[in-house]
Amino acid sequence: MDVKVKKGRSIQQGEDEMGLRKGPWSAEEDTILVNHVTTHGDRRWNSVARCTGLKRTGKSCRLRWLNYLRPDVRRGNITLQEQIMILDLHSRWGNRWSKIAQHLPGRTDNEIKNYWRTRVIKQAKQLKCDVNSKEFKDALRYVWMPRLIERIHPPSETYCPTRISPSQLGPNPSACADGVPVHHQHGLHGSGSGSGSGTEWLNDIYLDSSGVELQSVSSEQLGHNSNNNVSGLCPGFNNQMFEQGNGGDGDLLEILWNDENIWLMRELCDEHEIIKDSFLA
DNA sequence: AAATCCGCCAACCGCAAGACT
DNA sequence: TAGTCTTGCGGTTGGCGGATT
Repeated sequence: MDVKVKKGRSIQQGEDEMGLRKGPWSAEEDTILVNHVTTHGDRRWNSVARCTGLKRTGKSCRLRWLNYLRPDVRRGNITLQEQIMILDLHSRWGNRWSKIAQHLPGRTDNEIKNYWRTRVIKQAKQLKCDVNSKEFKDALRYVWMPRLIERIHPPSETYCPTRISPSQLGPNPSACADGVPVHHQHGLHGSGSGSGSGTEWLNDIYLDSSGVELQSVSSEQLGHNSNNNVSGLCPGFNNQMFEQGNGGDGDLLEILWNDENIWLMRELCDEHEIIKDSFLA
């Protein structure tokens, strides 16, 4: 049996004034507990503690069994799919860890809680916003989850400009057939000196599998004003700016979304020049 | 090589609700 | 019905160990 005994609250290992042990479980204790639960079942934890002679509380026995010894406990890194599940379920239920854990076979509420605290709250700090704020929830929904989805499904199968409404794209959006994956790349169209000139626009170019351009969306169409910043948004789009601590190409991150659940992730440098645009399915 | 920092995660705690007597 | 016990949940702590300085 793979038993870790090095980690944990070893400073408290020993017995308290009641003769109860605290801190990490030893291999011997684990064996005793497993043997007992296997033959008598995982109920009446105080009686488990008494009958086994373990100098542990019933609570401690229960926790050790549920979080570590249970045969169906799944160990190892949280997968991308599991991360998406956690983010999605947390957006619905909040800190209902045990409820969330029920939808992730083999994962414990403790593990999910730890994941949330170490990864998600850290991310909120990097974005300089409260983990319960609307801004951060939007960032999770419109940035993080799509990024995870992207990592599972390559962009060529993910980006689909047919999800952009006709009113946002201008004429002939139907050039992309429903459900047909298209490739997405970025490029500069037009002319001018770039930053600040207001004459050069960064376009999103959609290509079908043969490389034929299907639809271009200029930054102007998406609401950029002549200073090439983001203050002039197109109607129907909300936006939210974030400062990126790290992890991205740009210093600023802008998320745009509309009521049709169409979103755009945009990375900008300090001068608000666009470094990268991504439509997210 | 030593010191410090920091992420990870096992395990503890307090509280609330349900079960039992 | 009231008191006690048990279970389950969410929040928090703090040591380990790898990374960085």
